[in-house]
Order: sequence, then structure tokens, then C-alpha cells
Amino acid sequence: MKTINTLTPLTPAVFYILLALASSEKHGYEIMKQVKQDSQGQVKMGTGTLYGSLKRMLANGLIEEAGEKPDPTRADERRRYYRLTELGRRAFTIELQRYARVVSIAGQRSLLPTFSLEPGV
Amino acid sequence: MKTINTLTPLTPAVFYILLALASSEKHGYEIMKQVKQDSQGQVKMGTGTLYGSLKRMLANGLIEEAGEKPDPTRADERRRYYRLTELGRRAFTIELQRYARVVSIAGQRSLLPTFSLEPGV
DNA sequence: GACAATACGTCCATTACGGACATATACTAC
DNA sequence: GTAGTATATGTCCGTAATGGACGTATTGTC
Repeated sequence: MKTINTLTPLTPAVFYILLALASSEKHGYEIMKQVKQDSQGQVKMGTGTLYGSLKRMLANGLIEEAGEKPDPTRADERRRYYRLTELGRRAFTIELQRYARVVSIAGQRSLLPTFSLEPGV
Repeated sequence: MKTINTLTPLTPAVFYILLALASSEKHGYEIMKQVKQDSQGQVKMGTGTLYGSLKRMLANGLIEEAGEKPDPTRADERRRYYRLTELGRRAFTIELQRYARVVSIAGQRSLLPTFSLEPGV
């Protein structure tokens, strides 16, 4: 268990995993697909990075394994579900504020191009 | 020289260096102080990371060394100034959009706490 | 003259990444 | 039914990135 200060700034991989888990607990493969979607395919997380990051995040206390399966109708017992810990949620929030701050700074320095996110995001 | 796709997502260190250089060319030590300020002290870049990153970024073509010293009145000849290349500016812009998108997604999922940046930023 | 801040850099142990590989189950189409 | 794709987890290992210690020297301040 580490302090938030030693964990931040988070690597993009870890950050996207936290983002994926922030709404609901998910299993590994599901996280992978969510990250791909959230980053518009920009972040292509290999399995080594995915499962390696999950292992490190468990050790750091950013996430924990959810004992109960949220989808008991599905028989696939291979799935392992993860959820954020309190530490994980705090780290995510701090990191999100750092992101927002960076965008804000860039805006004030007129470094932002004019662009818009498509409505369906 | 690499393509943007192989370079992104950028590590936090590289991104902050690009942010520091986006407004004006700077030398190494100046970048270090700027990063510290832009991240509110959250990103503590060791000299190994700073000069190592600069070396890699030169090799990648994200930055280039500025021949002329912007401050000729100052005698300190140790300084080496860097500026963004076109590739660097494009990578920065893309990365900035990725940041903005992540913040936007988090907002739509109601993951953003209510917070405000102080006016002087 | 002393001392802190400035300024550059290397070295190296630790950490993180990412693709190849291994293995196996679930679903879809023919 | 069976071929093929998607789902699902994980390891292994070479490569890349980090960060702090160390080294050296100049500039500015008290």
C-alpha cells in the first residue's frame, strides 16, 4: 500500500483502467475494450500491460478483486472482476483534476485548437 | 523520426515538457521549473528524467535545439535551448485533445467532483 | 568568502511497457 | 458438427522510461 503522492502522476494505462472501473466493476477483457473505446483506439493496451498493470494496481491498493460475480447467469468462470478501492478513487480524482488543469492552462495560453467532441461521446 | 502514432500516448514527463515549450523555447533547467509550476508540484521531474527525455525527444524529432540564444545579454553559456518541431506541436495537440476528451467523458459519467481552478492560473 | 541556486549531464537500479506465446472456453455461421 | 472468431486469462522477456545519487562548474546573494 502506497501513498497517492508516490503513485501520481499515473501512467496512461493505469489511468484508463481506473476510468473504466470508475463507473462499475469490470473484468480484465472488459476493461481492455472499454479503454480502447474511451481513447478512440488511441491507447492499444497489450495483454502484458493490462494484466501486469492490474497486478501492480492490486499490490498498490488502487483496485481490489470483487468476490461476487455481478453476472451470475453467465457461466464463464474465467472472469475475474475488479473494483476501485477508496485509494483508487482518490487517485483517479486527483489525476482527473490534473488533466483538467492542464487543459485549462493550455486554453489560457491559447494552445488549444478549435475542436469539438462529437455529440455521441 | 517516428510517427505520431508510435509516440502517443505520451508519458506525463514528455507531455509536460511539450507544454512548457509550446509557448516559447526554453533551456533544460527552465523547463524543469515550468513543469513543477504547471503541475502544482505534483510532477517532480528528476534530472535523469529531464535530460533523458530531452535526449529521446531530440531523437524522436519532437523537439530541436535552438541555435541562437534568446537571451544574449546573459553570459551563461551552459544553457541549451529547445523548441518544438512541427511534429512535436502536432503530438502535443493530439495529446491535449485526448486529455480534454478524458475530462469530458468523466464529466458525462458524473465522475468529476465539483472543483474550481484558482483565478490566477 | 560562503552558500544557495542555477545549469548541465551520467549512471544504474527499479519500474513499466507491449507483443509474442500459451491455453482454453463461448459464440456464430455454414 | 465443425470451423473460425471472439472472449478470457495469464506469462515471458526484450526494450523503454523513471528517478535519485553523484559529478562538475558557474552565477547570484548575504
